[in-house]
Amino acid sequence: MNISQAADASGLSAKMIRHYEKIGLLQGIHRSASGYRLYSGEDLHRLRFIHQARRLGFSLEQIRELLSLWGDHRRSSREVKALAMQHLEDLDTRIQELQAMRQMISTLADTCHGDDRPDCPILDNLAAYSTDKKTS
Amino acid sequence: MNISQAADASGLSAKMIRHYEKIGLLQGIHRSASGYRLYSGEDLHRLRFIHQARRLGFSLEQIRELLSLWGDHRRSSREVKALAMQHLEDLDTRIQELQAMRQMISTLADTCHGDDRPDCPILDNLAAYSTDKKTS
DNA sequence: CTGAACTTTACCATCGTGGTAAGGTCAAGG
DNA sequence: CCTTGACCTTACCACGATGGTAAAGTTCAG
Repeated sequence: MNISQAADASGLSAKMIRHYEKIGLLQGIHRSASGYRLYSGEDLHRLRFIHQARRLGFSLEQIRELLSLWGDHRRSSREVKALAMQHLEDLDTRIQELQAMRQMISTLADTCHGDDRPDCPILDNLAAYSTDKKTS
Repeated sequence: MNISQAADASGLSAKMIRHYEKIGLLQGIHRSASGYRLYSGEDLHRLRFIHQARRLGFSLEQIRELLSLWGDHRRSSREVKALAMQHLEDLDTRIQELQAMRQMISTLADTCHGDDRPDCPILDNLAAYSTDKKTS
């Protein structure tokens, strides 16, 4: 199976598959006599694993660990869960940061009438906060 | 005022202040005879505006527009609000993506006992999803 | 045999930020 | 006056994940 088929079948792009191999996420990919990469069912399974982990927001470094744990049948589920819990915390942090922004923008937008008049609490607030050290 | 003081007073790093100038976010920054950047109260105000806008998650391109609108006293508040609403939508999209990830990770982690035993639904699911085309 | 559709590698770009290196400047104190 | 340390300057390289492009080789069907 060539890289395009592997890409289609895994949901990843050929570009990224090559990249994952270069950074060592994928190893031992076979080549044809002319140098084309050839993907086995096993390889495809790993590609799909990577795709799914990316969809869940794991970083490539985390995926490297997940793949290693996946391949090690003697590892404890504790290790895997710890990795997942760390990612969960990271997600929560990012979500909270974004929600704080969202809240602020929303409040500001609510107070802006948004018509032809030039006065705008949104800009006023960006400028006002900028002179109030305690809030920055 | 030198760049370090401007950095301290604005909450930005000197590095970023230079960068913002290079990409044209800041213009007309004065220089001393020896080439040091000199910041006026006006400049500082703009720096703080930028800092606050960054804190609210606006991109540098959006900030470029916000600065332009801020400096144009004839612009309508509609324009500003439209920009804010666009950003609000972007935030909502990102929040929802992260929450979907969070939800999935959380569910998977809940079903993983996380002890010395090796079997782990988290990895099983990453691997299982990877063979289920309909969910990817 | 030709042409289209693949593949390969090697670069560059994005976005926002950090780091480093090599050099110039300034102010205080001996 | 000179040194020293703390500043400043520009010009690079790095991250993380992905996209793009270009130049060259390969495969396959007509």
